[in-house]
Amino acid sequence: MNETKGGVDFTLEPAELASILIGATLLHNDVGGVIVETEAYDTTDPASHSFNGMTPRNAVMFGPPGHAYVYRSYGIHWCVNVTCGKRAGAVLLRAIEPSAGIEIMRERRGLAPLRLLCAGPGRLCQALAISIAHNGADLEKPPFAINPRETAPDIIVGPRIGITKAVDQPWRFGLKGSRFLSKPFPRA
DNA sequence: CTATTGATGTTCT
DNA sequence: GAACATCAATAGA
Repeated sequence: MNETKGGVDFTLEPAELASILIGATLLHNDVGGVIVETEAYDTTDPASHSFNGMTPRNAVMFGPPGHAYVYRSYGIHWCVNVTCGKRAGAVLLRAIEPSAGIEIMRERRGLAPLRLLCAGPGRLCQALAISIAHNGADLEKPPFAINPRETAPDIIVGPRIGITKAVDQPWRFGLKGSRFLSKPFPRA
């Protein structure tokens, strides 16, 4: 509704928010860029961390929308979600197109080529210095900011990556033609 | 380009 | 003890 004044409506359900976030700008301490890839995780989705109810790890998902749910992936990486919807929904941020603080991100990522700076949930968190310390943080307040897109881009949809349940659900969203995706989308 | 595999630590059963 | 919303390096086409 009121998509005025630099606000994204985080009460939208995950699939809708995931689509709307494509083209929005994510910043952490003025470092970041344009979101080009997301995935939706609904509370009714067996692949969602919230599917089996609240645990210490996923408690943030059951809190207010618009906050960061950060978890450790494969023991090595961080992944960040935006909580959303009426109950325990989330949108996984998978890739951004670097536009602000590129030199800082390049140092954090160890001289990675521009195209791979933020192409993937683990890489994105490393480049933006997001960690468990930010779990539960309000993404609408400093040091974070999410600015809505101004015009709707062409969006491509496909199955999600790296999951073993509900693998056929088309809940991965990407900016069509972007060179900064974590993986190509199947042909459309 | 695709496919495969090892590294790594936390969470949950 | 098993599973895991990943990455980087490697080999091959």
